[in-house]
Amino acid sequence: MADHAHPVDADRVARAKTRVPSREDAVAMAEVLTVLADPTRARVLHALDAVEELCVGDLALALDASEDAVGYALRVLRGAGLVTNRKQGRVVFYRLVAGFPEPLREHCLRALVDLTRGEPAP
Amino acid sequence: MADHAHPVDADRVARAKTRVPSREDAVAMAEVLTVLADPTRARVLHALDAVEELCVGDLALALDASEDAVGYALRVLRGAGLVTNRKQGRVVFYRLVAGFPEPLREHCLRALVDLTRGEPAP
DNA sequence: CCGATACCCGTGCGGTCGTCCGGGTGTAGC
DNA sequence: GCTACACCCGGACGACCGCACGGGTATCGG
Repeated sequence: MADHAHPVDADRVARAKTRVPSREDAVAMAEVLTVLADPTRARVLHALDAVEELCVGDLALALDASEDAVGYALRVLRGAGLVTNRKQGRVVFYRLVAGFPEPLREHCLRALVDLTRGEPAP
Repeated sequence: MADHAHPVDADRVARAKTRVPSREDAVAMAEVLTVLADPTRARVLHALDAVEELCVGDLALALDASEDAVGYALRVLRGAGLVTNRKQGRVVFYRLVAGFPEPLREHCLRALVDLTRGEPAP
């Protein structure tokens, strides 16, 4: 793969090799992050984190987004196992899954908001 | 946008509206996450987090990836302001930017690895 | 000074993602 | 039963992304 035959710093390369996650793990990680890396999905998660249960229509109202966009976002989130739906009559209520990964809620939702607000990144 | 005229639970909608990040903030957040949501870029960041300085060729060796792929990843990371390059002779060394967001390093890198390992997500 | 090295950059292609549109399913009210 | 409603689903379109390729630049060894 790599073109040059002589590593510049073999020691560091070896050390890095042992600490870098495998490609499969990296792919799995990327899949999780990809789910969060979408404005609609992220806002859906924030809304559900705030009020813990909402139906599709109300969710669209709260986000000021089309019902289709919200529906698709919920489908993806459900596929990733992050939300559950409860059907009451003809209305479907969504909420964060019971064992919603705390690190995600804590950091990737809350902390990341402050991050994007506070640091323009030079 | 929303099709139905009558919110099912107006109170919750109102509460959610105040807590959901604005669309611009959500987009900014998504952009940051999108940078991390790629196997190659994530592994590059991990490698640099481990040994703090590597040239492009050695990085390709450590990740067992093509030099082009690594070069592109570094280009994107540099564009996002997450890595810096130091040119010494004809070799270019990369490292995490000085004020690398600690939340990212702490959680989105380290914690997320454990998360993807430990939970298959039902 | 000349060739090789290490890397950058612009371009193009295949694949994937997000959204919109039409039609369908099941429920509630008359 | 029949209409209206809330939502789901499939396909289709447009946009974007990641990577490979070719050509270019600066540097070192001889």
